[in-house]
Amino acid sequence: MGAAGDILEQDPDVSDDEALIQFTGLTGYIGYALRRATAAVVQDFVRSLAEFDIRPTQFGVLSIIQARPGLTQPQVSSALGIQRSNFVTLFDELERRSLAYRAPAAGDRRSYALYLTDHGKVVMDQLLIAHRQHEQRLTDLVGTADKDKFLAQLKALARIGEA
Amino acid sequence: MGAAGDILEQDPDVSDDEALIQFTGLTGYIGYALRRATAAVVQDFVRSLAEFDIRPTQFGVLSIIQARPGLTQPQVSSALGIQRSNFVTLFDELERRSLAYRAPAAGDRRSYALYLTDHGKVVMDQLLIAHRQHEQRLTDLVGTADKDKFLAQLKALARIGEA
DNA sequence: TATTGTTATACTCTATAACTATA
DNA sequence: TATAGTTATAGAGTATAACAATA
Repeated sequence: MGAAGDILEQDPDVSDDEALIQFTGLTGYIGYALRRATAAVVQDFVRSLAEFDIRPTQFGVLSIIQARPGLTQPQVSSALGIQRSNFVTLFDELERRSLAYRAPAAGDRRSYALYLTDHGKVVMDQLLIAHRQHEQRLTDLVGTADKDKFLAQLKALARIGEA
Repeated sequence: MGAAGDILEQDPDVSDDEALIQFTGLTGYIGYALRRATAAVVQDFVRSLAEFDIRPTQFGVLSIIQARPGLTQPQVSSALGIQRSNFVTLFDELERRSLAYRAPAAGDRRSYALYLTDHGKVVMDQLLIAHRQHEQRLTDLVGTADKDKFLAQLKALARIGEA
Protein backbone atom coordinates (compact mmCIF):
# COMPACT_ATOMS: atom_id res chain seq x y z
CA MET A 1 0.00 0.00 0.00
CA GLY A 2 1.52 3.30 -1.09
CA ALA A 3 1.83 6.15 1.36
CA ALA A 4 0.74 8.53 -1.38
CA GLY A 5 -2.80 7.20 -1.43
CA ASP A 6 -3.07 7.60 2.32
CA ILE A 7 -2.07 11.22 2.32
CA LEU A 8 -3.96 12.43 -0.71
CA GLU A 9 -7.28 10.84 0.07
CA GLN A 10 -9.11 13.16 -2.31
CA ASP A 11 -7.74 11.22 -5.24
CA PRO A 12 -6.94 7.52 -4.89
CA ASP A 13 -5.38 7.55 -8.34
CA VAL A 14 -2.49 9.60 -7.04
CA SER A 15 -0.69 6.57 -5.74
CA ASP A 16 2.06 6.41 -8.34
CA ASP A 17 4.41 8.82 -10.06
CA GLU A 18 2.73 8.59 -13.42
CA ALA A 19 -0.65 9.62 -12.12
CA LEU A 20 0.92 12.48 -10.21
CA ILE A 21 2.91 13.87 -13.07
CA GLN A 22 -0.07 13.87 -15.40
CA PHE A 23 -1.63 16.73 -13.52
CA THR A 24 1.29 19.02 -14.13
CA GLY A 25 1.26 19.67 -17.85
CA LEU A 26 4.85 18.47 -17.93
CA THR A 27 3.84 15.28 -19.73
CA GLY A 28 2.78 17.32 -22.72
CA TYR A 29 6.08 19.15 -23.00
CA ILE A 30 8.65 18.04 -25.55
CA GLY A 31 11.53 19.35 -23.47
CA TYR A 32 10.48 17.48 -20.36
CA ALA A 33 9.85 14.23 -22.26
CA LEU A 34 13.24 14.62 -23.91
CA ARG A 35 15.04 14.99 -20.60
CA ARG A 36 13.30 11.99 -19.06
CA ALA A 37 13.92 9.83 -22.13
CA THR A 38 17.58 10.83 -22.34
CA ALA A 39 18.16 10.09 -18.67
CA ALA A 40 16.66 6.62 -19.03
CA VAL A 41 18.49 5.89 -22.28
CA VAL A 42 21.84 7.01 -20.86
CA GLN A 43 21.29 4.70 -17.90
CA ASP A 44 20.57 1.83 -20.28
CA PHE A 45 23.68 2.71 -22.26
CA VAL A 46 25.85 2.68 -19.16
CA ARG A 47 24.39 -0.62 -18.02
CA SER A 48 24.79 -2.15 -21.47
CA LEU A 49 28.46 -1.23 -21.57
CA ALA A 50 29.11 -1.64 -17.85
CA GLU A 51 31.63 -4.44 -18.28
CA PHE A 52 33.76 -2.05 -20.34
CA ASP A 53 33.15 0.93 -18.05
CA ILE A 54 32.52 3.22 -20.98
CA ARG A 55 30.18 6.19 -20.86
CA PRO A 56 28.34 7.81 -23.77
CA THR A 57 30.76 10.72 -24.06
CA GLN A 58 33.75 8.40 -24.13
CA PHE A 59 32.02 6.21 -26.69
CA GLY A 60 31.49 9.25 -28.86
CA VAL A 61 35.16 10.17 -28.77
CA LEU A 62 36.27 6.62 -29.54
CA SER A 63 33.76 6.41 -32.40
CA ILE A 64 34.94 9.53 -34.16
CA ILE A 65 38.60 8.64 -33.72
CA GLN A 66 37.95 5.20 -35.10
CA ALA A 67 36.11 6.59 -38.11
CA ARG A 68 38.57 9.41 -38.77
CA PRO A 69 41.95 8.71 -37.21
CA GLY A 70 44.33 11.64 -37.01
CA LEU A 71 41.83 14.36 -36.19
CA THR A 72 42.94 17.09 -33.79
CA GLN A 73 41.40 17.87 -30.41
CA PRO A 74 39.38 20.88 -31.57
CA GLN A 75 38.09 18.90 -34.54
CA VAL A 76 36.89 16.05 -32.38
CA SER A 77 35.58 18.12 -29.50
CA SER A 78 33.79 20.56 -31.80
CA ALA A 79 32.17 17.76 -33.79
CA LEU A 80 30.90 16.22 -30.57
CA GLY A 81 29.77 19.50 -29.07
CA ILE A 82 32.35 19.36 -26.28
CA GLN A 83 34.35 22.37 -25.06
CA ARG A 84 37.97 21.92 -25.97
CA SER A 85 39.00 22.61 -22.37
CA ASN A 86 36.75 19.81 -21.12
CA PHE A 87 38.06 17.51 -23.80
CA VAL A 88 41.53 17.45 -22.29
CA THR A 89 40.76 15.44 -19.14
CA LEU A 90 38.26 13.36 -21.07
CA PHE A 91 40.96 12.27 -23.49
CA ASP A 92 43.54 12.00 -20.70
CA GLU A 93 41.39 9.26 -19.23
CA LEU A 94 41.16 7.37 -22.53
CA GLU A 95 44.92 7.68 -22.84
CA ARG A 96 45.44 6.53 -19.25
CA ARG A 97 43.43 3.42 -20.05
CA SER A 98 45.45 2.83 -23.21
CA LEU A 99 42.42 3.09 -25.44
CA ALA A 100 43.66 6.06 -27.45
CA TYR A 101 46.71 8.28 -27.72
CA ARG A 102 47.97 11.67 -28.89
CA ALA A 103 50.66 11.91 -31.53
CA PRO A 104 52.37 15.04 -32.86
CA ALA A 105 50.40 16.41 -35.81
CA ALA A 106 52.36 16.84 -39.02
CA GLY A 107 52.78 20.45 -40.02
CA ASP A 108 51.48 22.10 -36.84
CA ARG A 109 53.53 21.86 -33.70
CA ARG A 110 50.66 23.18 -31.64
CA SER A 111 48.32 20.28 -32.24
CA TYR A 112 48.04 16.58 -31.64
CA ALA A 113 46.59 13.94 -33.94
CA LEU A 114 44.37 11.48 -32.11
CA TYR A 115 44.32 7.73 -32.68
CA LEU A 116 42.99 4.52 -31.19
CA THR A 117 45.60 2.16 -29.79
CA ASP A 118 45.56 -1.46 -30.97
CA HIS A 119 43.92 -2.26 -27.66
CA GLY A 120 41.44 0.53 -28.26
CA LYS A 121 40.53 -0.93 -31.64
CA VAL A 122 39.86 -4.33 -30.09
CA VAL A 123 37.78 -2.84 -27.30
CA MET A 124 35.88 -0.65 -29.76
CA ASP A 125 34.84 -3.73 -31.73
CA GLN A 126 33.48 -5.24 -28.53
CA LEU A 127 31.79 -1.99 -27.59
CA LEU A 128 30.01 -1.88 -30.92
CA ILE A 129 28.62 -5.38 -30.40
CA ALA A 130 27.24 -4.51 -26.97
CA HIS A 131 26.05 -1.16 -28.25
CA ARG A 132 24.15 -2.77 -31.10
CA GLN A 133 21.89 -4.55 -28.63
CA HIS A 134 21.31 -1.31 -26.76
CA GLU A 135 20.45 0.49 -29.98
CA GLN A 136 18.14 -2.34 -30.99
CA ARG A 137 16.20 -1.91 -27.75
CA LEU A 138 15.80 1.77 -28.50
CA THR A 139 14.76 1.06 -32.07
CA ASP A 140 12.11 -1.40 -30.90
CA LEU A 141 10.69 1.18 -28.51
CA VAL A 142 10.62 3.92 -31.14
CA GLY A 143 9.35 1.62 -33.87
CA THR A 144 11.61 0.31 -36.58
CA ALA A 145 9.58 1.85 -39.36
CA ASP A 146 9.58 5.22 -37.59
CA LYS A 147 13.24 5.39 -36.64
CA ASP A 148 14.45 7.53 -39.54
CA LYS A 149 11.75 10.10 -39.00
CA PHE A 150 12.38 10.09 -35.26
CA LEU A 151 16.10 10.68 -35.82
CA ALA A 152 15.32 13.51 -38.23
CA GLN A 153 13.10 15.15 -35.61
CA LEU A 154 15.83 14.87 -32.98
CA LYS A 155 18.37 16.38 -35.37
CA ALA A 156 16.01 19.24 -36.08
CA LEU A 157 15.69 19.89 -32.35
CA ALA A 158 19.47 19.74 -31.94
CA ARG A 159 19.78 22.67 -34.37
CA ILE A 160 17.48 24.92 -32.34
CA GLY A 161 20.36 27.08 -31.15
CA GLU A 162 21.85 27.73 -34.58
CA ALA A 163 21.67 31.07 -36.29
CA MET B 1 38.83 28.58 -44.67
CA GLY B 2 38.63 25.96 -41.95
CA ALA B 3 41.75 24.39 -40.54
CA ALA B 4 40.05 21.01 -40.82
CA GLY B 5 40.19 21.09 -44.59
CA ASP B 6 43.90 21.89 -44.51
CA ILE B 7 44.79 18.98 -42.29
CA LEU B 8 42.55 16.32 -43.78
CA GLU B 9 43.35 16.99 -47.40
CA GLN B 10 42.03 13.59 -48.43
CA ASP B 11 38.51 14.88 -47.97
CA PRO B 12 37.70 18.55 -48.47
CA ASP B 13 34.17 17.94 -47.15
CA VAL B 14 35.56 17.49 -43.69
CA SER B 15 35.57 21.19 -42.99
CA ASP B 16 32.68 21.34 -40.58
CA ASP B 17 31.41 19.37 -37.60
CA GLU B 18 28.45 17.92 -39.41
CA ALA B 19 30.54 16.38 -42.17
CA LEU B 20 32.95 14.98 -39.62
CA ILE B 21 30.36 13.39 -37.42
CA GLN B 22 28.65 11.68 -40.32
CA PHE B 23 31.55 9.30 -40.70
CA THR B 24 31.20 7.95 -37.20
CA GLY B 25 27.94 6.07 -37.19
CA LEU B 26 26.90 8.25 -34.26
CA THR B 27 24.40 10.13 -36.41
CA GLY B 28 22.41 6.95 -36.85
CA TYR B 29 22.15 6.26 -33.13
CA ILE B 30 19.01 7.16 -31.23
CA GLY B 31 20.91 7.59 -27.99
CA TYR B 32 23.41 10.02 -29.45
CA ALA B 33 20.73 12.02 -31.25
CA LEU B 34 18.75 12.16 -28.02
CA ARG B 35 21.68 13.54 -26.06
CA ARG B 36 22.48 16.21 -28.63
CA ALA B 37 18.84 17.23 -28.94
CA THR B 38 18.36 17.40 -25.18
CA ALA B 39 21.48 19.52 -24.71
CA ALA B 40 20.31 22.01 -27.33
CA VAL B 41 16.74 22.09 -26.02
CA VAL B 42 17.88 22.62 -22.44
CA GLN B 43 20.02 25.52 -23.61
CA ASP B 44 17.03 27.02 -25.38
CA PHE B 45 14.93 26.52 -22.26
CA VAL B 46 17.47 28.27 -20.08
CA ARG B 47 17.77 31.15 -22.53
CA SER B 48 13.98 31.43 -22.85
CA LEU B 49 13.57 31.72 -19.09
CA ALA B 50 16.83 33.57 -18.44
CA GLU B 51 15.15 36.68 -17.08
CA PHE B 52 13.62 34.50 -14.34
CA ASP B 53 16.77 32.46 -13.79
CA ILE B 54 14.83 29.21 -13.75
CA ARG B 55 16.27 25.90 -14.90
CA PRO B 56 14.32 22.91 -16.23
CA THR B 57 14.54 20.98 -12.97
CA GLN B 58 13.27 23.94 -10.96
CA PHE B 59 10.49 24.47 -13.47
CA GLY B 60 9.48 20.83 -13.03
CA VAL B 61 9.23 21.19 -9.27
CA LEU B 62 7.24 24.41 -9.49
CA SER B 63 4.92 22.84 -12.07
CA ILE B 64 4.01 19.84 -9.98
CA ILE B 65 3.57 21.90 -6.81
CA GLN B 66 1.32 24.28 -8.69
CA ALA B 67 -0.76 21.42 -10.06
CA ARG B 68 -0.93 19.43 -6.82
CA PRO B 69 -0.23 21.65 -3.82
CA GLY B 70 0.46 19.85 -0.56
CA LEU B 71 2.48 16.95 -1.94
CA THR B 72 5.38 15.72 0.16
CA GLN B 73 9.04 15.73 -0.86
CA PRO B 74 9.23 12.04 -1.77
CA GLN B 75 6.04 12.35 -3.82
CA VAL B 76 7.38 15.26 -5.81
CA SER B 77 10.94 14.01 -6.18
CA SER B 78 9.85 10.52 -7.13
CA ALA B 79 7.38 11.79 -9.71
CA LEU B 80 10.11 13.89 -11.27
CA GLY B 81 12.73 11.16 -11.10
CA ILE B 82 14.89 13.05 -8.63
CA GLN B 83 16.63 11.43 -5.66
CA ARG B 84 15.05 12.61 -2.44
CA SER B 85 18.46 13.57 -1.08
CA ASN B 86 19.12 15.79 -4.09
CA PHE B 87 15.68 17.29 -3.80
CA VAL B 88 16.53 18.96 -0.48
CA THR B 89 18.95 21.58 -1.74
CA LEU B 90 16.91 22.00 -4.89
CA PHE B 91 13.87 22.95 -2.85
CA ASP B 92 15.98 24.95 -0.39
CA GLU B 93 16.87 27.23 -3.28
CA LEU B 94 13.23 27.68 -4.30
CA GLU B 95 12.43 28.46 -0.67
CA ARG B 96 15.34 30.88 -0.40
CA ARG B 97 13.96 32.72 -3.41
CA SER B 98 10.48 32.80 -1.87
CA LEU B 99 8.96 30.86 -4.73
CA ALA B 100 7.81 27.90 -2.63
CA TYR B 101 7.75 26.78 0.99
CA ARG B 102 7.49 23.75 3.26
CA ALA B 103 4.62 23.46 5.74
CA PRO B 104 4.08 20.74 8.34
CA ALA B 105 2.06 17.89 6.86
CA ALA B 106 -1.12 17.01 8.70
CA GLY B 107 -1.00 13.59 10.30
CA ASP B 108 2.69 12.83 9.82
CA ARG B 109 5.23 14.79 11.78
CA ARG B 110 8.03 13.44 9.62
CA SER B 111 6.92 15.07 6.40
CA TYR B 112 6.37 18.48 4.89
CA ALA B 113 3.68 19.56 2.50
CA LEU B 114 4.99 21.71 -0.34
CA TYR B 115 3.32 24.82 -1.70
CA LEU B 116 3.93 27.77 -3.97
CA THR B 117 4.09 31.15 -2.29
CA ASP B 118 1.90 33.94 -3.63
CA HIS B 119 5.00 35.29 -5.26
CA GLY B 120 5.71 31.83 -6.68
CA LYS B 121 2.25 31.69 -8.20
CA VAL B 122 2.75 35.03 -9.91
CA VAL B 123 6.18 34.04 -11.20
CA MET B 124 4.85 30.68 -12.34
CA ASP B 125 2.24 32.40 -14.48
CA GLN B 126 5.00 34.43 -16.13
CA LEU B 127 7.16 31.34 -16.55
CA LEU B 128 4.35 29.55 -18.34
CA ILE B 129 4.00 32.40 -20.82
CA ALA B 130 7.70 32.37 -21.64
CA HIS B 131 7.73 28.61 -21.65
CA ARG B 132 4.87 28.47 -24.13
CA GLN B 133 7.02 30.20 -26.75
CA HIS B 134 9.86 27.80 -26.08
CA GLU B 135 7.54 24.82 -26.43
CA GLN B 136 6.11 26.28 -29.62
CA ARG B 137 9.58 26.40 -31.14
CA LEU B 138 10.07 22.75 -30.28
CA THR B 139 6.69 21.85 -31.69
CA ASP B 140 7.47 23.63 -34.94
CA LEU B 141 10.73 21.71 -35.27
CA VAL B 142 9.10 18.35 -34.54
CA GLY B 143 6.06 19.09 -36.65
CA THR B 144 2.72 20.00 -35.11
CA ALA B 145 0.94 17.03 -36.61
CA ASP B 146 3.64 14.66 -35.38
CA LYS B 147 3.99 15.99 -31.84
CA ASP B 148 1.73 13.45 -30.11
CA LYS B 149 3.46 10.53 -31.72
CA PHE B 150 6.86 12.01 -30.96
CA LEU B 151 5.91 12.43 -27.30
CA ALA B 152 4.66 8.85 -27.17
CA GLN B 153 7.97 7.63 -28.56
CA LEU B 154 9.91 9.61 -25.97
CA LYS B 155 7.72 8.24 -23.18
CA ALA B 156 8.30 4.71 -24.45
CA LEU B 157 12.06 5.33 -24.33
CA ALA B 158 11.78 6.76 -20.83
CA ARG B 159 10.35 3.45 -19.64
CA ILE B 160 13.31 1.44 -20.92
CA GLY B 161 14.64 0.82 -17.44
CA GLU B 162 11.39 -0.50 -15.99
CA ALA B 163 11.02 -4.17 -15.15
C1' DT C 1 46.06 38.38 -33.96
C1' DA C 2 44.18 33.78 -33.88
C1' DT C 3 44.49 28.96 -32.62
C1' DT C 4 46.00 24.75 -29.77
C1' DG C 5 46.51 22.70 -25.61
C1' DT C 6 46.04 23.26 -20.96
C1' DT C 7 44.78 24.53 -16.05
C1' DA C 8 41.65 26.35 -12.89
C1' DT C 9 37.21 27.03 -11.43
C1' DA C 10 32.32 26.65 -10.78
C1' DC C 11 27.73 25.06 -11.37
C1' DT C 12 24.19 21.55 -12.49
C1' DC C 13 22.71 16.99 -12.26
C1' DT C 14 23.10 12.53 -10.60
C1' DA C 15 24.24 8.65 -7.29
C1' DT C 16 25.21 6.44 -2.70
C1' DA C 17 25.76 6.05 2.08
C1' DA C 18 24.55 7.25 6.52
C1' DC C 19 22.28 9.65 10.27
C1' DT C 20 17.79 11.40 13.07
C1' DA C 21 13.16 11.49 13.99
C1' DT C 22 9.14 9.72 13.34
C1' DA C 23 5.84 6.01 11.72
C1' DT D 1 11.38 -2.19 10.39
C1' DA D 2 10.31 1.28 7.18
C1' DT D 3 9.85 6.09 5.79
C1' DA D 4 10.84 11.39 5.67
C1' DG D 5 14.15 14.65 5.78
C1' DT D 6 18.77 15.70 5.78
C1' DT D 7 23.95 15.89 5.26
C1' DA D 8 28.03 14.55 3.09
C1' DT D 9 30.39 13.13 -0.74
C1' DA D 10 31.66 11.92 -5.36
C1' DG D 11 31.40 11.62 -10.26
C1' DA D 12 29.79 13.27 -14.74
C1' DG D 13 28.87 17.00 -17.76
C1' DT D 14 29.06 21.72 -18.92
C1' DA D 15 30.69 26.66 -19.04
C1' DT D 16 34.06 30.55 -18.74
C1' DA D 17 38.43 32.72 -18.13
C1' DA D 18 43.14 32.78 -18.59
C1' DC D 19 47.91 31.46 -19.91
C1' DA D 20 52.05 29.65 -22.92
C1' DA D 21 53.40 27.98 -27.27
C1' DT D 22 52.75 28.24 -31.94
C1' DA D 23 50.53 29.76 -36.25
